[in-house]
Amino acid sequence: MEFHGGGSAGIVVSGNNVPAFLTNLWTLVEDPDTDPLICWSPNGNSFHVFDQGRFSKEVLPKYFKHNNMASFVRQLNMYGFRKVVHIEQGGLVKPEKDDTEFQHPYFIRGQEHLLENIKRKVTNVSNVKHEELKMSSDDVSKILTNVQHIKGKQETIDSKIIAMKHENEALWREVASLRQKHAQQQKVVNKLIQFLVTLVQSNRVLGMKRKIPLMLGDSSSAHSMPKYSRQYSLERLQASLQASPAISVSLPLPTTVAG
Amino acid sequence: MEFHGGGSAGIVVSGNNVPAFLTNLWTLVEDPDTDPLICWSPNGNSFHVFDQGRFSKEVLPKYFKHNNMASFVRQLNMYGFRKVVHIEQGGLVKPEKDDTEFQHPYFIRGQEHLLENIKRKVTNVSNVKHEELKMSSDDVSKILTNVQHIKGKQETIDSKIIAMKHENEALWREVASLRQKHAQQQKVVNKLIQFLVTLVQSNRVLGMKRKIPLMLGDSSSAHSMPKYSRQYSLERLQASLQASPAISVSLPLPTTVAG
DNA sequence: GGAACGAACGTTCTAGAACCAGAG
DNA sequence: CTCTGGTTCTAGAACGTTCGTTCC
Repeated sequence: MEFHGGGSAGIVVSGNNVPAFLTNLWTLVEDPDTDPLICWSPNGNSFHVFDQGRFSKEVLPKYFKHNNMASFVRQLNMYGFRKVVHIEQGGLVKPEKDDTEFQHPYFIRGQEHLLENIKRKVTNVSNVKHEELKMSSDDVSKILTNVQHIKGKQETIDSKIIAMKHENEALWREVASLRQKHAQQQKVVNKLIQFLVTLVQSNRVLGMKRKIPLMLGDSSSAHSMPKYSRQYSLERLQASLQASPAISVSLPLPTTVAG
Repeated sequence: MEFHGGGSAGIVVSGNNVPAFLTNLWTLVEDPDTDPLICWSPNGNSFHVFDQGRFSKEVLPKYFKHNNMASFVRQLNMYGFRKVVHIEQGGLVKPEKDDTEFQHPYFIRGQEHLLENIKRKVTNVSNVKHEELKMSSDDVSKILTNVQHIKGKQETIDSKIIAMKHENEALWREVASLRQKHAQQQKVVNKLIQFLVTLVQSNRVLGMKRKIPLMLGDSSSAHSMPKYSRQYSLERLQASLQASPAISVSLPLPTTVAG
């Protein structure tokens, strides 16, 4: 901590991030030899440049690699300096006075350590920013087109969903109807069987001992129901019919779809 | 057609769209009195400015409302003039030569009528362009967010569609199964009736004249099938069973949904 | 005639962009 | 080589000025 930046002369060590332009500018403004062309303003908050022609030709080359006032001003702006605009006082000020004043909040006479706070404006990696902006303005329409396309797909899908929903509802109704019919059929079958049993019992009571064949295998349905194509006893038939499983297929609950 | 723009002096009438800057510049370059500070290049395709300090202080105020070289250059650029860059020939050219050269394809010595083709670059009505660009870059994120949102909805809808598709397939399978069971049941019923008919005919053949009651109305199913709770003749039963309608509910075709 | 308005041009200050140069 | 700062030319942006048009 030997160099704590207190002095205005000597080497600045700690955080020597100050670019050459700022140190050169500071030296330039401080130098008494150049005061006729560039010097601090009386209050030390800004500096003046007199006679840009002489300044650019005589002073700038000593501190920079050019002799153009425009380049000097460009650098000042790059570092955040602003030109101090003077109000024209009519004819009170002689119009030939070539006086330009620049100012920066951290460029103060006697406060050289503040130079560290002056930052060069970052060039937005021209390619990136420009291309991004160009892409933005150029591709906004593309994005919107894509969004429109997606919306169209959404609508198509919506109609498909509605169709499927209706189909689903019809299917559920069909399933319910079929189940009901199946139950009714089953009851009819049961009653038929019960009637048959009663009939057979009545025949037995009447002394009929003759065995009655079950002629379930006629020619019209032999090919479609081969397992019933043989002759069965009445008891076997009854057992076979009642053993038919109840309709209970596992089904998901009806899906709810927003219309 | 008295004034056909051929002369280099006098009033230009037809299409006097040439801004003051261009006519002033032309006069300035043509004027022999200012040749030491501004003049045509030897081939007449460009002009030179020597000693910017003297030029800006002595010449510019005579033709414009300022004495700043920067403003003059800005106007040149606004009208499409380009600076002609000179290749530095090492020490062969004296470095102190203050020589600036500008060129425009329609600023040619002796071709004053071409000035009409020099157009000032339009200022993009700063507000509009800037706001549009800002809107673009600001709203791109919004659009992208919306797109993401839509994508999320798409995925949700996709899963719903898949669920509905599976449900639909299960329903179709169920319907097919139920129809098959119904058909089988119907065949069974038909065969039972056929058997009954055969049985009754056998009984008749055997001389049994006693009328056999149809006891289809037992206590266990009387409440669920009231229309069968009375006694029917065998013929009536058969007709009733065969009159049960075939399962033919109008259903849409299975919906095809992309997975 | 003249007041109000708008469009194009003019002036000024600042920033963009391309290119260069030197340090790490 | 890459990265940061420097130099140069051009453009952006804000504001002023001029001039023609319109409406009273």
